[in-house]
Amino acid sequence: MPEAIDAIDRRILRALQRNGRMSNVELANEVGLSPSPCLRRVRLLEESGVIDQYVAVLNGPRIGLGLTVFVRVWFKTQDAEITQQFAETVRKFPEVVECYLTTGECDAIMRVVTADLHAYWRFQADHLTRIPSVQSVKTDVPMETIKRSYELPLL
Amino acid sequence: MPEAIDAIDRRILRALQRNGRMSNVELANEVGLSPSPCLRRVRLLEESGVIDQYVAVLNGPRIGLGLTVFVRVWFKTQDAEITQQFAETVRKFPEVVECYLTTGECDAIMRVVTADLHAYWRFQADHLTRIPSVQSVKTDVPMETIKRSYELPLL
DNA sequence: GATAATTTGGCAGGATATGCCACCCCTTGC
DNA sequence: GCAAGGGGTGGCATATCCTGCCAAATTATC
Repeated sequence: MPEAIDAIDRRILRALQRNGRMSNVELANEVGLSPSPCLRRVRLLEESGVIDQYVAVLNGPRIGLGLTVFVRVWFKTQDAEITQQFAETVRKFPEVVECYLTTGECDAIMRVVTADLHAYWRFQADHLTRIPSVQSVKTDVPMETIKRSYELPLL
Repeated sequence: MPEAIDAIDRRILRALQRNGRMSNVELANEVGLSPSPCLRRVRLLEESGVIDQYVAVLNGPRIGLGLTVFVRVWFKTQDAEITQQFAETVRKFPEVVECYLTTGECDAIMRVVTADLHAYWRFQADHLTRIPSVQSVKTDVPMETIKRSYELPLL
């Protein structure tokens, strides 16, 4: 039921990943189609869930959110109930921009965005480590961005 | 030069983070402004760099890119030249969606997107560990997504 | 090679974006 | 307290764009 994605669809996706507010006529020119079928393809990609959403990407430092931290989390136990409770709590923290459960060395990974190290420290001390299921955490702090892309490696 | 961001700007940013393709009239209604001043504020936010770009967020699994892996990298040496070479190489890999230099336990963190574990393994064996500056890597594989947001914690 | 299904392109009506100008509000200076 | 100035807002006119419909073309199927 998910229609096959052909070369034109890939061109559309590539273009919209770079500029999600592109007008349909501009997009149609770029992919070599007239506006009508181009728009129809975009709508199909949206409705079929290939395109999840469109978002504006903000410049963190420009709005006082200069620090991103990657946090690895270890749980006290791995049973489902404790994990569920952790998930629900984490989802409510706006500072936690991403969070995944992992198997392997640690139990969860998350990305936290705050104003600065002090703000992060407060978040960790006041909220993160107070979640009952959390045993310990380790943080990795990016010092310099080498690459930050929102384009998936199509093809 | 960076104009202050007031409450209306924050409302605009919040809305555009959730739906970057919102029409200007819809956005104006949501923030309580008429279309004209609303559009001008959006343009200012774009030109001043508060809004970096607009992107379409794709559903990875739907296009055959079901695996995201977090990789921690250790360098052989930390001198600037080696690091620079690492950065330039990594920027060319489309699978590497994000990459940061860190200080602390490891030397770099990256997020890699591939079709599956096998594809990741090929990437690691054929490309990543062949970068001269790379001494070793450790991977954390998300098994379940608890949260994935594109909204920065404004305010 | 003919038919059917899918996709494309063009067109018309409606909605939206854009640029301009007058008005309002708030501040500044007297 | 009052007048002048500046920034922000709202409304309007034009141009552009989106949207749905139908015919034509392309592709697939038999």
